[in-house]
Amino acid sequence: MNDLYADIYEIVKKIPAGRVTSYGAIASCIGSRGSARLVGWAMNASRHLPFFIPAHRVVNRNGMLTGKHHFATPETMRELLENEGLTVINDQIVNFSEVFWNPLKEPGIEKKEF
DNA sequence: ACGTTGACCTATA
DNA sequence: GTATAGGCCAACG
Repeated sequence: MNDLYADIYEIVKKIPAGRVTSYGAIASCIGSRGSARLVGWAMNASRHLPFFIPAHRVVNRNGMLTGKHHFATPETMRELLENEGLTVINDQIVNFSEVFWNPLKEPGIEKKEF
């Protein structure tokens, strides 16, 4: 595992329950602004990791569950999000702006660049 | 090694 | 406001 993936996992693991973030925010945290796709690949690889990664709390900028199809079952992501108090309708998070968790705004996050 | 794809984002029209 | 184009890095065939 590279440090890049480690940073991604560190940030994702720090996401509080009932909150969601976007790939771009994480990508910005690690310094690669346009490398949001790397976060997606990291999430896909997170399944193979021994520890649990709340990848269901990571959605795209639109708040749409684009990666639900990559979970064990497409319903897994929605179930997990609803279990944390979030509302998901038609693969879309309701009140996304309110439940959005910005890692750049949170202290204790290793910010590479701005 | 080259071309394509992918859980995306930003910019311009 | 939506639609289209370009870019980014890594993995797969």
